[in-house]
Amino acid sequence: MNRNDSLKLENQLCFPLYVCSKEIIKKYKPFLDHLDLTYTQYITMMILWEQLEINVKSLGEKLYLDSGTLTPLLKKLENKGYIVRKRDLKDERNLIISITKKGKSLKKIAQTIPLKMSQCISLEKQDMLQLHQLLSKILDNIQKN
Amino acid sequence: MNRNDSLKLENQLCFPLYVCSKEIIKKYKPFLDHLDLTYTQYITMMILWEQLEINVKSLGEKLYLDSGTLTPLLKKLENKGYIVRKRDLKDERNLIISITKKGKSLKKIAQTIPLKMSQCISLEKQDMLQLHQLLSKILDNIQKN
DNA sequence: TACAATTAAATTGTATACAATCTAATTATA
DNA sequence: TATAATTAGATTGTATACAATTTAATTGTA
Repeated sequence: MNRNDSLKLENQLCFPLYVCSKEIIKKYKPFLDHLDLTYTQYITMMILWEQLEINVKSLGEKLYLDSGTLTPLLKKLENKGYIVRKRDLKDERNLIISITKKGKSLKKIAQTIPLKMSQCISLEKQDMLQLHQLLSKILDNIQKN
Repeated sequence: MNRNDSLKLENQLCFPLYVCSKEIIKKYKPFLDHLDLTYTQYITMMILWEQLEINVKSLGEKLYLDSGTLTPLLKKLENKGYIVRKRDLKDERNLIISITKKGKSLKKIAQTIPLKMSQCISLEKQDMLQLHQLLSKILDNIQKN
């Protein structure tokens, strides 16, 4: 690459990542609207569909989000009746998030979403695998450097 | 993939994209702080370092952002003295953004950023190329489907 | 040429994100 | 054991994002 091209948008790595991420999240919207979930709320529910209960710290580690983002988001999910927030009696610093029956009931509809999204993205299986590998390589590297 | 695993976070494509994008943008911060720019302001300036002048609509098409995001962002860049906003006299609906001398002067420092970032991401040239290809393939596909 | 349709930005409202700080609970240690 | 240090969430402040609506300018057309 010509030295003078280093600042051109098309030569950046982050920009296409940023755009793809945003544009894919927009495509989720019509599906998630049926569940009354935003994308961030959806990935939160994905954790809870797996393990039913988790504290805010562990949730934040899994989602790469901090309490500044999660606190208001979890309050919204509680208002919708999808989760319950309660303090850990063993250590009152911890807030335990647990999924409700109503929250669990969303899972069945949610299970139809990944297929629809993968049709929308329509990448070959081989490309999918490659992309996953590249992204986890990047995530490893930036956490080291 | 087992049908029951379709909702597991690690099996999603969007989630690692979303996380990588966010985590890389965080890594930009210490470099961009020297320029008093956020990441979104930085990619806006990248356009202007190339072409000096552009209206909001074209800018939005290049950045995949709408006026709801750009209007306040551009006002901030104007307050910093990096750009000027003025109406197009030929068609008053258009707002023309032009870079100032102060805005241009940032480019020299900015040119040191891509190298530092690529060291931080530290991906082989071959992997970089592959990732670029995969991401533009995805972007093409989601804009069709 | 009036007026309907279109277009470009701006505005409004909602929902993230995240840095920095604060608060309360727990743990470590002098 | 009193207190310093640490930890987990909550809060505050700033900056995106984006859907939906509004406003003002321009264009198309009956």
